[in-house]
Amino acid sequence: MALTVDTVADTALRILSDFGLGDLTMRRLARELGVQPSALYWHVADKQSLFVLLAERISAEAEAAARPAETDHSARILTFREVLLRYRESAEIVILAYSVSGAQVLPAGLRELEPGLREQIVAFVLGAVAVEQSRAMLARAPEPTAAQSFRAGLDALLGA
Amino acid sequence: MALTVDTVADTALRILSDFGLGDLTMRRLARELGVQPSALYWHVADKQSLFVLLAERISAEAEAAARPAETDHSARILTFREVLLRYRESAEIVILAYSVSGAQVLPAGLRELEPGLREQIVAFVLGAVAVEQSRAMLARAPEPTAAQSFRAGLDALLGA
DNA sequence: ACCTGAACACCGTTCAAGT
DNA sequence: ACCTGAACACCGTTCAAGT
Repeated sequence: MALTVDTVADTALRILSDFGLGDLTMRRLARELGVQPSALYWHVADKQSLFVLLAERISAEAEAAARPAETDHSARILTFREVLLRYRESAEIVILAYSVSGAQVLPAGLRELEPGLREQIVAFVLGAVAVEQSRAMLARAPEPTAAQSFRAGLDALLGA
Repeated sequence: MALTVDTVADTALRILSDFGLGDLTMRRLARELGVQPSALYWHVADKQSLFVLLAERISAEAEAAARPAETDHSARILTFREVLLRYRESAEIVILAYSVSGAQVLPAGLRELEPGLREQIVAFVLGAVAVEQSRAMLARAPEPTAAQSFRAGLDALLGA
């Protein structure tokens, strides 16, 4: 059956979480889908717009993972961080996608924030995750205090 | 005269600031230096270790730019942000280098901070600059409020 | 509408061999 | 010690042509 943009994005996300950004190439993606690389360009304009799709999916997952009981922003942001940490190098992708498309690539909990504060929180979350993921990629031991440090910074930014 | 690791790094930094990360390839770097690409590998182990050198130079520049009168951390961090903004995509490079080498790639003003707070500040600074630089790369208008928003977030983190 | 085949203009890295 | 030359195993993207 014919490829769809959804199967392309699903497969891309799987490569990302299993092998990382270095292995997420258009050629590799095509191979896993059993088509020629050029076939992908009928479904997505280029690699960058594929990244935007991936960022949207990751955000959607963060939204789905947020328990409805979580009424405060703090809990939702912590969930967003955890979902990001599931996908290697997702921070880099979301940075790009956020720059391209703005708040729409963020989970609802972050979209609602007043713009100035949102910008601060986005910088902090993506920066923190980017550093953590970069360390993980290099097979360096993760900072054991990363989660606590994140919480503390988040509280400071939220004025808690 | 023979190449040195310093001329390699200088030229790399010039390519980075003038043309961006996409143009900073080992082949292009070699071309500008008038040597074969393979010659570079006598001076640097690989591209990643070149990035660490670049991050160290950028931090050194931030240190040099900090006026000695600036006794508070806040002013030094603002200077670091400004120096980072001078080099396209420098945030990505410093994220990688900080993950590899830790605090030694940071300007002195940041190195002195107590580790938990330092980690928060680094995440915030690099995340904020990464988003700004990503927007600039896409030729999207910079957020006019970026500097104020950064200041506000920084004050919150520093408990000011 | 959807995909193939072939091409274009590139990459990072290694390593024998030269000087 | 420092560099060349040639190769290896890749990239993203375009576009005529096929079905």
